[in-house]
Amino acid sequence: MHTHEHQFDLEKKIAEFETRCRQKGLRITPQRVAVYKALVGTDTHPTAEEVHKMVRQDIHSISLDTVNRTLLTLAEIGAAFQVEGTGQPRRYDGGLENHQHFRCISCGQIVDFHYDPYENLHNPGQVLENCTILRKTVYLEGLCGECSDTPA
Amino acid sequence: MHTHEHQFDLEKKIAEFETRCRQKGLRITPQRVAVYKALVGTDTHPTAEEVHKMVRQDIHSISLDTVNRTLLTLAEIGAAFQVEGTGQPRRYDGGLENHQHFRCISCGQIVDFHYDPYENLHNPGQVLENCTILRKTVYLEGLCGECSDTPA
DNA sequence: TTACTAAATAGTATCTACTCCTATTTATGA
DNA sequence: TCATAAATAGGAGTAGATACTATTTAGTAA
Ligand SMILES: [Mn+2]
Ligand SMILES: [Mn+2]
Ligand SMILES: [Zn+2]
Ligand SMILES: [Zn+2]
Repeated sequence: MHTHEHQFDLEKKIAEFETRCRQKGLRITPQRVAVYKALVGTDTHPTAEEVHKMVRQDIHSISLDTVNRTLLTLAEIGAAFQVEGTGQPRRYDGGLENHQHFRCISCGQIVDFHYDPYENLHNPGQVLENCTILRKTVYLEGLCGECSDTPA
Repeated sequence: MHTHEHQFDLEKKIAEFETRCRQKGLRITPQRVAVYKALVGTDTHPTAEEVHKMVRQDIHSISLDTVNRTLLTLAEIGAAFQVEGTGQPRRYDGGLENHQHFRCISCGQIVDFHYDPYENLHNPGQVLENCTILRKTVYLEGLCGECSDTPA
């Protein structure tokens, strides 16, 4: 894929994001857009502090608190989500296409992957009868390539 | 199951735990045993502070730091584990039989369940070729019975 | 354009859940 | 019984998240 197509994708996503904000009655601020842009532009599952660092290149005065608040807001409106199972600090993901995560227990890196059988898992029956299931997550842990090669 | 059978189970588990400690070269201290006992005796997935509260009934002077350290140790030697996806504070689980977790996003409670298809998921193929997969987790989120009835 | 108002932000203070430090105690093996 | 390394208690320190408040600003309507 060429750069100008990437560019187009990004602009499309931002346009959709702004529409979503309007629908939810949220104002479109430069800070909000910049945080969103930083998050969708990476696949590293950054922390709030990492996002802060990125966004500061554009908006020099943005505060860490705003980044934290904004990331929570993105998760609330479904424009992003927190990555499961990483403890502190929280890591965020702006990739909304269906995928799963592998986390290296040695270096902590999170690898995206997609494995079809992990989508559309059946709901368990009786056991959780009264519960409304909103999300099913599969995640894997282990040693990444580099860390397998370099046993501690 | 009757009380004396429960009792027997617990004593058996503690004996196994002590054996495991010896194998790992860990000393068997009253604090360690008490923390383990408290954890295996509940299905509430308690926090360190909750465990601390429980254990204090037996060992009045035990410190929160010791509880935290001990819970980490239990996880390290495989006598317990941290519950995935709950953020802070961490929640611990002493139930080692295969099971999965449902977490209510409203009240935060964690419900144990077991659904056979969630065991023995296949490993994804090429995508994670270089990685050593040590653990596969399925976890569900949604609204528990009580919280479904009481929409905010 | 201008003016208004509620929402959002920056900067800082506070809080929570650990994690580290050190003197003291204790489990274990000789 | 004794020696010694491991573990603990209690408190200090830390990271990350959250709350607070004065100021700024996006959105709307005159
Ligand atoms: Mn991802
Ligand atoms: Mn459990
Ligand atoms: Zn690694
Ligand atoms: Zn609930």
